[in-house]
Amino acid sequence: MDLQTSKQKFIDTWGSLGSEWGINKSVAQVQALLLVSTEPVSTDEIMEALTISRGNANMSLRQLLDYGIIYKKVIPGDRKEYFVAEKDIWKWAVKIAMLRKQREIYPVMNVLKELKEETKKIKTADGKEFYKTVDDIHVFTEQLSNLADKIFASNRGELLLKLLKIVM
Amino acid sequence: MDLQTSKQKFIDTWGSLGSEWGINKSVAQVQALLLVSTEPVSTDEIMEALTISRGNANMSLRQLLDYGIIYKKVIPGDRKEYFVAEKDIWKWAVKIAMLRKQREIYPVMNVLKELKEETKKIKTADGKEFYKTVDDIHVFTEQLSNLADKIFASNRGELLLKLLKIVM
DNA sequence: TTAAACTTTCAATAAATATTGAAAGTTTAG
DNA sequence: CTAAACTTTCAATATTTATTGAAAGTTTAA
Repeated sequence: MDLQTSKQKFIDTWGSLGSEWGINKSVAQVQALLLVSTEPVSTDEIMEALTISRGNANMSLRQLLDYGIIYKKVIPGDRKEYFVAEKDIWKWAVKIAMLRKQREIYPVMNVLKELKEETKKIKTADGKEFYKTVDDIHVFTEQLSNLADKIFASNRGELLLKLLKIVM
Repeated sequence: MDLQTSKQKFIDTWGSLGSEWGINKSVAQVQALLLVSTEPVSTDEIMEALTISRGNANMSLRQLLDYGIIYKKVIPGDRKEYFVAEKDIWKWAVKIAMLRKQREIYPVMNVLKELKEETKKIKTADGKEFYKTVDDIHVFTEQLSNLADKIFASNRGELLLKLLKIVM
């Protein structure tokens, strides 16, 4: 199998994984393409490599820029915009995780908090049980969230390894 | 706000969160409904509470049973099947995490391994760079996967707290 | 048996989500 | 300026994914 085919396999796999986890397939594929490109890539090259439209390419790029996991790259004497991926996996994994936590988990945790306040004073067995269920989930989520913050606040993976040693 | 309304809010929130993370909305809502129900719930009651069809209710229930995060409950003298949720959040969170890891992450890790083998011997700069990119992701994924295994292998959250203390 | 009670299946349909592509907008070189 | 080069937007369309509901299948009580 030649390198080009391997790269394509990587892009496809990455796209499928994204889909399964609620990340748009094109967005994941564009990131994958940039990850395996040695040179900065233009919108037109992306369109051709992934056979997607200009609109799709543009929107995917904007989302990745918004995530902060790809960068614009100016090539002197060329008016086109070029893009490169953040290659440090630790950096982009942290960014994606934090952003999703912020955008998707945090609002849910807030609802859980609200629900606890709303039902705190209910004295029925049913009400108490509901409070407990919500509280359990809230506490659990907060613990995981804190753990994620701590792990990701540390630089690179040394901490991860340290943790592994402790746990094993 | 009354308890019923709070429960509904919980169910809706849970459904949205599920959608964002690639879990079918109905499936998430059925779990939420069972989580906030004091008594075992029948298919007909689920259909009515969530205004979903029999087919949808049945499929959602099967998936949750398959996940192992809800149980069938026989009520003596009644031919209907009733269902209850696993209320221990630690247990069901672990099951979902492990299942998704197994079904979605593991195959990707295998592709990464394959890609490494396929490109190991390529001597070009481009080939070496691709190998490194894939290897980085593979190694990172394996570390996270191991950490997750270790955390989830421990009972309940004590370990989580222990880790937090070490890290803080 | 058998018929009522209940569960499962799955083709048809609806709903949600992603993608296109052409028009509008913007920037820059001359 | 202004026209070419490039980027962005977004209504229309296509694709994917979820849901329905009625028919088929299964179980059980009598």
